[in-house]
Amino acid sequence: METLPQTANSIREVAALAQTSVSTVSRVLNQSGYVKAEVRERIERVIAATGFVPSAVAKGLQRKQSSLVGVVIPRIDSYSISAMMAGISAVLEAAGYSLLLAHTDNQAERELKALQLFKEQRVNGVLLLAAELGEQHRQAFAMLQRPLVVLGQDASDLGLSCVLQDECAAATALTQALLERGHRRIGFIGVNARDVQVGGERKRGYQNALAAAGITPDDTLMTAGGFDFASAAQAVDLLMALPQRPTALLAATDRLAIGAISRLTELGLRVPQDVSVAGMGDIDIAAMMQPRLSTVHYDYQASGRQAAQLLLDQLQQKTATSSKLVMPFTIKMRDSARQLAP
Amino acid sequence: METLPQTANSIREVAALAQTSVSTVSRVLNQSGYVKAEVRERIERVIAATGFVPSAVAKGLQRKQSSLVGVVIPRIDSYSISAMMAGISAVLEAAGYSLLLAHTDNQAERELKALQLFKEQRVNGVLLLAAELGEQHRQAFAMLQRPLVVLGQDASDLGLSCVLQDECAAATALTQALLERGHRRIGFIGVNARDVQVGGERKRGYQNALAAAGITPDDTLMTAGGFDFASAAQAVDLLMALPQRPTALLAATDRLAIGAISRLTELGLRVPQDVSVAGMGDIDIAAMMQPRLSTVHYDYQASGRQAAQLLLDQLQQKTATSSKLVMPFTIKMRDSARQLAP
DNA sequence: CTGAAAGCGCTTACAG
DNA sequence: CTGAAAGCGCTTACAG
Repeated sequence: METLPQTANSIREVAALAQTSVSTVSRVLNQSGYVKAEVRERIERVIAATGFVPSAVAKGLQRKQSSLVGVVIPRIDSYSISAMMAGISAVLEAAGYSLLLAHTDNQAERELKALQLFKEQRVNGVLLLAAELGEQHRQAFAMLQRPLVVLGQDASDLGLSCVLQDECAAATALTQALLERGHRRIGFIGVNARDVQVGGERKRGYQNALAAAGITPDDTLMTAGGFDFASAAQAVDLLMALPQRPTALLAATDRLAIGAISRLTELGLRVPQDVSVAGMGDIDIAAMMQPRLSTVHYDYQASGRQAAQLLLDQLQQKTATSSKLVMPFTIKMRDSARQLAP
Repeated sequence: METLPQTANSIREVAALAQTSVSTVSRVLNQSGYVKAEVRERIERVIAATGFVPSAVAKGLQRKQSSLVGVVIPRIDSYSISAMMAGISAVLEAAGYSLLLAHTDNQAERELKALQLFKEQRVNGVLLLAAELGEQHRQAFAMLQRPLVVLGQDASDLGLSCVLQDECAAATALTQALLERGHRRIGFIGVNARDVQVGGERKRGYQNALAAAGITPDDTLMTAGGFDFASAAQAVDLLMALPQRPTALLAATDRLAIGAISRLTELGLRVPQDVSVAGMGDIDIAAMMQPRLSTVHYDYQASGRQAAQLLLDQLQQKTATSSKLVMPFTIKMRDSARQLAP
């Protein structure tokens, strides 16, 4: 006849209930070493009855293995970032890691604090989805002393593994597609270049395409602002007030393109009849909008998976060298950009 | 003359370097108790020189306080969920908690595993963004033994705190707005009712409005499917093939509404001239689309903040009773729904 | 096959 | 104001 215990909060209590030692309980919990079937059963019965769940905290302290990966994101409510997160979590959770999430709201200061927190929590590795990379980051990385993979920015010069999009080439290809459709005056709605990839590289790609086509660059045709709809509207107002209006607009992101189309519509201009518009990123509704948005497609989820895999490789010591992975892209010309009449 | 130590991995090493005891180092680290200024300075110098970061793992083991909150989400790449996450993380991080994230991809099985993992990690509380709540959940909640707040579903009958939208009233109000514009045959593009809030309540609200207007319900006018664009297209095909076509379509989500508009356009039908369309949720680009989408606005970020606050209250024992918070909504009639000619 | 013991890196009474 | 000691809940050689 057995008494039914309500709960057990430690391996020691389980051992007492099962009339054995903590070592043996630990063995059945970890399936390591041999345990007589009879004893094993007794222990398992106690665990089932008490609903005992071993402490990963104590285990981590001993093994110096937290099974935690820290992920730093500038903001969560962004299409590209949540898509990357989906890829990251799929790979990491499948590998037995849990995600510690830090949201920095684009403040470098909070980014550094997050890294500190991660170190306190003794995470095994860190994934940084970065919008900008500065000198402060270099210092923070040095003190981290853990495998780190950067997603979205080029960190190879810091000796770090990173995964990024082929921004410059993509922007070039997209601009060329516009040029092929007869557009010569193409406005560029960009973002601040402190974000090297989105702000810098996308603009560089646009400029390269123009240069290759023998078009002299016109600075009045290029704006730089934020990622919000208001910035897009402002850019449109600026570009459309130009004495020589652009016939096409290339926005650095799909959101900016959507904001631009909205503003153009308010101004009484039709897309694509009066102005062609293209974005970058191919957010899920880009193909569903009216007009369907021309853009460049990135596989953000795959990028997240790759970054997570790179981190796993480092965690499992499979690789010592840091690698830079540049993801491919696909141009999607849809209805928002049209062929200009000759 | 001092030697410069490279690194310190424990309070004990710091103590040795500063020629004092671990207790004293612990005191300066936690700013608890008095420490002679001279000794404090010595310790602080060692910490700065070694870049020592105390282990939250060891601290947590002792204090039985992990400063971790587990967040379970069905999927990350959804507008409403990432908006809620933004609110959650703002409140929780400000309160000194870190977020442990588990992504379940809508699989109940993974949801339960996540809860188990959270318990292993000894999280202080859990936030569950739920799409469905079943019998398995009830059991998992029982074994959790920690404060838990449910976001997005009604869990008050389980004795749990929850935050949800006023789905039924919102759907009623939106349907009424359509009725006021002269629409009598309104198609409903719904989702599976296992999701009580989005699948059940939104449909119930729609039906209530019709009943109040004295319109006999027509089952052929109501579809139920997934959240994806394909489901929306299918629903449109079905509804537009009806002998008596609806003049307006109410979709349970903005995404479905966008998918519906896309399909209607493919079929050569104009929105809103031929068919009016409304969605629910007011995703960020709803007001930017062409036509601007009529919908109901929820403050998802505020919902996340509220849920986090409710959890904090429980963590700080401020409240013992569980509460059910129903968030307000705003109807946004824009261009995608028009007044029917009399 | 099993148990006693040391130790992971902290905190916290308790003496002094 | 400071230090020795016990203990948080595990794991892991080491004996037996």
